[in-house]
Amino acid sequence: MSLQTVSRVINKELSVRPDTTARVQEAIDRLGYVPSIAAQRMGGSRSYLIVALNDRERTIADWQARQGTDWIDQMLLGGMLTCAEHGYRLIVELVDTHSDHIERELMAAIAALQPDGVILTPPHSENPLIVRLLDAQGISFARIGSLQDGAGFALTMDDEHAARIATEHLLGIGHKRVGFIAGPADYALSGRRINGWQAAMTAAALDVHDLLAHGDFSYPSGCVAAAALLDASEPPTAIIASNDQMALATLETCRARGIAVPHDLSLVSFDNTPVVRFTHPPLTAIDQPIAEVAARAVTLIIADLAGKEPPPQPIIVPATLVLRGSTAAC
Amino acid sequence: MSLQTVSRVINKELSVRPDTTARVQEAIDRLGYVPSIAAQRMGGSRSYLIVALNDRERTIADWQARQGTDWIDQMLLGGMLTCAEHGYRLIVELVDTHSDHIERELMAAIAALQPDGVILTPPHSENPLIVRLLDAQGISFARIGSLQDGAGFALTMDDEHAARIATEHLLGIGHKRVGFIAGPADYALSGRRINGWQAAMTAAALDVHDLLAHGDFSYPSGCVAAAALLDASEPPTAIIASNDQMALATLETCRARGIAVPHDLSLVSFDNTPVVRFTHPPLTAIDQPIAEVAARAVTLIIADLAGKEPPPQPIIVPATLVLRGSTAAC
DNA sequence: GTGAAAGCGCTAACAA
DNA sequence: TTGTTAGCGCTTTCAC
Repeated sequence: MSLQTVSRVINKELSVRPDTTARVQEAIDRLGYVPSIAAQRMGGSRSYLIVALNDRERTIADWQARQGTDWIDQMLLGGMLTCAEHGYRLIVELVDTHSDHIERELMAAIAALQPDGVILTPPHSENPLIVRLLDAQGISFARIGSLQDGAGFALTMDDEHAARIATEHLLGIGHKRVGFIAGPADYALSGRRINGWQAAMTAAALDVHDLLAHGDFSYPSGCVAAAALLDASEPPTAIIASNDQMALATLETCRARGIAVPHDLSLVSFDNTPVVRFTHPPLTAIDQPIAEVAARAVTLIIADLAGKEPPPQPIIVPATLVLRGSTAAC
Repeated sequence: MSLQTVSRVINKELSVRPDTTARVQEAIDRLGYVPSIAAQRMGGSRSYLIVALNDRERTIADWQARQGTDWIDQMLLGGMLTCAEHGYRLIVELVDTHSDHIERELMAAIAALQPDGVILTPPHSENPLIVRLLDAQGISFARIGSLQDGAGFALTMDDEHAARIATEHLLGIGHKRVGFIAGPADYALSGRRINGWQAAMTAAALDVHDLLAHGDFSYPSGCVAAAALLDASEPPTAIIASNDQMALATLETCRARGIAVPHDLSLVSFDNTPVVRFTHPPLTAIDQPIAEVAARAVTLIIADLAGKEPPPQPIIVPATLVLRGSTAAC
């Protein structure tokens, strides 16, 4: 029984007689043998590593702020567990979005780790430099939060739809002036959320004049944006914020001004991170199925590695609206 | 200029003439060359991988519950960034504490990844099976939340001290009957926190009869424990809960019974996860410097790998008390 | 101070 | 179906 036969059993090749497989497998189990992924990789096989690429600056800021943003946790929940089911491992890597050496950083990570796949998260998902590089390297990768087709698998939580259902919920309970606080322009999803809101407003024959403000996902920017909306000559009776921090900022701005939520103003948040259940009132929010999307991304990559045909794209895992106490009839 | 010289430069060996080093380095930078860690590992060098071992069940439960527990995030913040500074990578691994094949699981992870170091977190930190195995494998490892000496580096946030200062704070503002909700017995820190509370009470010549209840860190267990304390013939005027979920449960139990916090009952929490700032009132809490401890753990492991002398242990990074609105004079 | 040779644990390609 | 050979990209050891 040669070394090679063992290798074949481990790699589940079909060209081994069942009884040989059984004997080898028995020995493997008995000895608790597990192949070294470094050696497997060296032998020209997989590295069994998938890299999850996240924005360094924002991720670190979220961790330090300790505001309960659980994007990474949800990615790990969906991504890591799915990886484990297939004998893969997920490694979190942080790269600077705005650095002019993204290519360097990414190439370094790829050269060092030689991952079999990469998962891109916003705002990297539609970064042409990154997409081109990964494509050129022949690495299979998934783009979370992207609708563009092209190289890599596009997965989306359908931000436009999410913004639309949030808006429609508000319109449905009688609001006519629904304000919207957008996210930063370097996130493609920011534009899509604006579109969804605008589409719903337009479909209801409502004007959006003076109802759009821009933030950068930070709390302070949310304060500024909320103030801008509330200071308008004809202020909104409801506001949708593109993420929880800006929603929290809006809530606080209202509190400071004596505007009661939801009595005087309804508020809908995006992301549904843990804190929004603990505010007063708890916030109605768009819930992003991050774990599910990450799991799907891993599944797609592993299937691709196995030579399977990719499914039609983009893969859509729709966000849902969670109703809580921050919205009420106008 | 041979391949070997390049290897020497990469590994910062001293036996290379400065100008040769410079020439090689220049070429490396120009080409953006980065060595493959798989090949480095195969060559008999490091893997540049450090594994952070966490309890599977609890970690997944926390992720799914979406209650803002940011233990893993803080570990990544401290551990991953410190790793990155030294060219290492941190890989999160989940293993079942109560499984009878912990050894198998751990050995499999070690065989597959061949990490240079391992970071143990509660409740693994003092698991004799794991400690013995790691020691036998000659892997350098750190035990977070452990006071025992023995193999591996012990790091602690001094749970006893933390419980003591929490208790003393309450005693200092006039409380005499300070109840304590302990964590599960398989966490060594649970006992230490009890000790700290008891020590402070005893030092103040106060009785602890009927003032101790036990939970398992879960919300429901916190409800039961809080109820038990409040139902006592002589109920406490202040309660310290061993983690945030049990503190939240206590808060809710009080609310349901019409007990005003902090007017009728003062409440102190352990962990200081994000949600405790958003409750009403926000909770006074013991803050665990997890990021700092994780960073120290990584530093210790990497120094050990470099052959440096280990510092005296346990390494103590004290937790601190953050005052908020849930505590008031008796 | 630098180069050459051997080998790490595995797999792909080929031979039997 | 199984075994053999070569080589992945590095680092170690030893020679120069």
